[in-house]
Amino acid sequence: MAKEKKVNAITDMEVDFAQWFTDVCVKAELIDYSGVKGLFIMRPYGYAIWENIQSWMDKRFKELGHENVSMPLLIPESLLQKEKDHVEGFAPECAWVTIGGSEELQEKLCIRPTSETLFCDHWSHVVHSWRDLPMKYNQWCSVLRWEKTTRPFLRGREFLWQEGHTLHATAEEAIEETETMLEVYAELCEKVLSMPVVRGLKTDKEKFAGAERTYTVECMMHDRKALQSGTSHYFGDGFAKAYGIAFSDKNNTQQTPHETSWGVSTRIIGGLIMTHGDNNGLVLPPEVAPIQVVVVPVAQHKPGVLEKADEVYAALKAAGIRVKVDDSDNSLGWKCAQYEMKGVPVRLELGPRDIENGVCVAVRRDNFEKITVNLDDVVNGVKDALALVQAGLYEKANKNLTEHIYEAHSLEEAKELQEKNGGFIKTMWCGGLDCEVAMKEKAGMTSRCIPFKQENLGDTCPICGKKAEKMIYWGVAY
RNA sequence: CCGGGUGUAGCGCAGUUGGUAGCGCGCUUGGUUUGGGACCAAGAUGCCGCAGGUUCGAAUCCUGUCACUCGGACCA
Repeated sequence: MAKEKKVNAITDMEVDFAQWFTDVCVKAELIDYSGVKGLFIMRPYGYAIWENIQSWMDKRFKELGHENVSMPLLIPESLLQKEKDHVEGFAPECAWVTIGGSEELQEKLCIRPTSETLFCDHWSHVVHSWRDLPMKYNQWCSVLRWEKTTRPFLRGREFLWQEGHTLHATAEEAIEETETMLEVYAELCEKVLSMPVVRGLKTDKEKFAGAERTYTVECMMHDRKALQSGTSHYFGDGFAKAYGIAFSDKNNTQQTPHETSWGVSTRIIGGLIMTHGDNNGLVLPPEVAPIQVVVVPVAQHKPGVLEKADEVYAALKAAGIRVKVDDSDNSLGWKCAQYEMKGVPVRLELGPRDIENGVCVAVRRDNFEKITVNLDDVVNGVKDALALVQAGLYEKANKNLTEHIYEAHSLEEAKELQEKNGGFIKTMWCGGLDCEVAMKEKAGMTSRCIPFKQENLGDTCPICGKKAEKMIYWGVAY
């Protein structure tokens, strides 16, 4: 009974949020460290979460007409350098291959930090006519960026992601694609991951290297810091021109196509942990939980208990629910704690007394509420419980988001609000880089996004006093 | 990259003035248990992060390096 055992304990998030996060990652068996800094092993339980996210996105991408491809891992230096802003943005964090076998290479090869240049080069070969457009490609891969500070999921040197790349005849069509894919990401966050988002546009300072516009969905973590959870970029025709992509239109005149890219990485799992997790460990939304329901037999040595547990298992499995029975000889308490730590959304307790009464007890991971479920109708009872958890998590996260958006009318006020409460601070903004820099230097905040849902909080920029253009959200970001 | 902390069994840690390593938990086997982290018994497990150096002898002293971690800077 005494909690002497620190073995499986997780640091409370109020005590040390960063340590809590690391504890959850390790103790819930999501990751392990490898011998190379910033390169993490995703263990089966962690990878299964990614696979669930992946399969939802992959299906959605294909519904929208995208095709999967596989691009090379290495980018010749000369190819990377064709677009000036892009190379300037990425060069500081590139890793290079300089030796092949025992020979020094004539031209060094960059391990892809992102694949815009590869897609562009390829398209410059295969795109000739308006009939070839649009090109709607996606690839699932890992990329490498030589980050200085690394953390599981949130910032790895290598990370898994999908990168979508599309090419369109017109700017309008490309912009529409960019916005559509942003909405797909918002849907992923809100419907699948129960993570409410703020949709918006990045400022010029924060946009992707080489992009004309960067759209973002921003989430708020438990510690009220922001996490950019998905982005979508409109490139205009800059890359296409730099890489010599052109097509003949219907009038047989040469045109330059317009390009987009968009990506979501395993970082979003870090977001999932920091949005829903609690001091007992991970909390997973049912949509992506590798195990949605764990059946815990109570007094399992008594006749009929395990048999009943297996029956329930079979029924749930047949209904397409990801279910597991834990018939190990660990104690009940151990099992409860274990599956709480692993974030299983619903625990079904099934003991002799329950069986006698023709029921079992479903326990929600999000609020520990116990729901009595009839064994006759266990599938529907469990489905209801899962839906409640999925919705309950969204509500809780949405409360955290909406309650921590504050309005400020001066830089000092913004700074105070951030220091006191964290969260997003909304202000008007003149659109100037100087004001963004001032906010960073004086208040430690970066611009998160210019939300699509604009409000008028005043006429002037609270930082410089000039005429305000837009309302903007500020915050401390991961 | 700058600054602080840490590397000893799977995990958490102890290890004195330098003499070749210990505890708790976990793990394995057998048995008893099971409505919130059970108990008894018997076992197994060490490149003391890595590489040099000093020494008759290094977990211990010195140098370097790698990794983890916290803070800062930087960073879609």
